[in-house]
Amino acid sequence: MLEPQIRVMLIDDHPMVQDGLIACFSYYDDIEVVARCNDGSTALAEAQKCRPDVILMDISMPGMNGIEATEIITEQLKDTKVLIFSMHDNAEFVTNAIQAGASGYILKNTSSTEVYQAIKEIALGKPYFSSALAKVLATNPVQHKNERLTNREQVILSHIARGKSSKEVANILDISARTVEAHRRNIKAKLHLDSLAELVRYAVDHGLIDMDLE
Amino acid sequence: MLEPQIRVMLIDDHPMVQDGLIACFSYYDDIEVVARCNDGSTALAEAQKCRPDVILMDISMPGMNGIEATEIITEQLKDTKVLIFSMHDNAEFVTNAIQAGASGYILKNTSSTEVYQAIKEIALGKPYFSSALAKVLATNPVQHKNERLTNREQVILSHIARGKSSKEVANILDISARTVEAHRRNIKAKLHLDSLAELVRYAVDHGLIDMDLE
DNA sequence: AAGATCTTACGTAAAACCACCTAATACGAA
DNA sequence: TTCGTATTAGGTGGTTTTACGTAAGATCTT
Repeated sequence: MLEPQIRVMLIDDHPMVQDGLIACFSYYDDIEVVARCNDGSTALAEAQKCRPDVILMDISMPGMNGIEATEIITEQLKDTKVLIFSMHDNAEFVTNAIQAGASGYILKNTSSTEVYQAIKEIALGKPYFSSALAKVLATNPVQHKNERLTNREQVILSHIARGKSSKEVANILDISARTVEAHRRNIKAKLHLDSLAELVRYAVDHGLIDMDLE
Repeated sequence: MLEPQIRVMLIDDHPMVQDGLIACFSYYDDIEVVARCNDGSTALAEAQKCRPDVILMDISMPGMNGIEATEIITEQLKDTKVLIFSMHDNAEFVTNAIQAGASGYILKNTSSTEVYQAIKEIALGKPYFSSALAKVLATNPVQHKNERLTNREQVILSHIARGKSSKEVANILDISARTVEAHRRNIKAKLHLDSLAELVRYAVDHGLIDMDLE
């Protein structure tokens, strides 16, 4: 039969995952893998060349991550849809992906058939999200705009997550320790986190730490 | 040709990775995949039944992790070799894997052909380690024995990194809060870390917090 | 059997953090 | 201009962590 093929591009830093996807797609006539990439930055150039219909995009990759790459690609290539293919089921990751312009989000521990289904839906211009995400998004409601951290709060949090005490942060930033404590409180309130440990994990998960060397 | 087949078992919680491995192995006559598992605990029973020659084992999985599973399997099945297949290139992970009885350690971002090579070597009773690991192991010297955490310390640390206070951990484990504090001090001394934040980051980096559900 | 390590636990006092509260200044948006 | 938010800062008081100690029983190693 002569179905129009969906031209798919894979961006994932694990060759084995790519191989798995390709093996999965080989069963279907209507999907053609036109490009493979291992990181976000080379993916940009490659996507410009290939103009795929759908990009299967990993998030955590060396160099430019999948969210950033999605942001740029969806801006530049209006006809290319991005389907995030990640192992992270954070509500933040999903909302970030949506804001970056992704058309869908599936988890890596879903079955091959669901990946195929998702690509078909995405290619038709519909959104697609793993059913497993529904629960996460339901219990962990989408973060409101006013719940995002300000620049100052991010700076404070990055120091805290690096192990600095409130007093130390105060010295570094040349402000009062009480101010740092106030920021700390606001950050925890905004993020609905109780403990320092959760703050640190938030900082790690959201890239507030691995900035430079350290 | 009639080469003796290597009976391989896959343990990985990402179906797509498994599919990729199977697709990869389909090119080779001398490898047969006899079992697939998604987590450590069911893998134990399955390995008992199948008695595979080589087990390709992921580390981070829901429930029992790959290191623990390796420890038990290599103890029970003397003829079964375990090849760790992980995305973590920490020196600690590698040394832990070796101590748990693993015969090799390859990274998930290595090529299909290298996975095949590794399995062949392992099946012959030789060790195999990703060349990419050599650099890590060289620059990041192996941690001394007295600097590694005991089981109990790992449990304590995982709770702490999840945001529990010493008192809460004490209640959970049904021990005195003073004991938890003592462990906490010992952990920090062993790892040369000063702050709670650094403890949390250590826990995150070393997979003591199973990201999965929570 | 002897020694090392692990796990358990307590005392005390300083330091840090937390949870309430209030509030001034600045700056951009409605 | 008024309103909201960001950033700054202080008071008070309670909880938690930390840094010193010490030490007994269990378990593993040699």
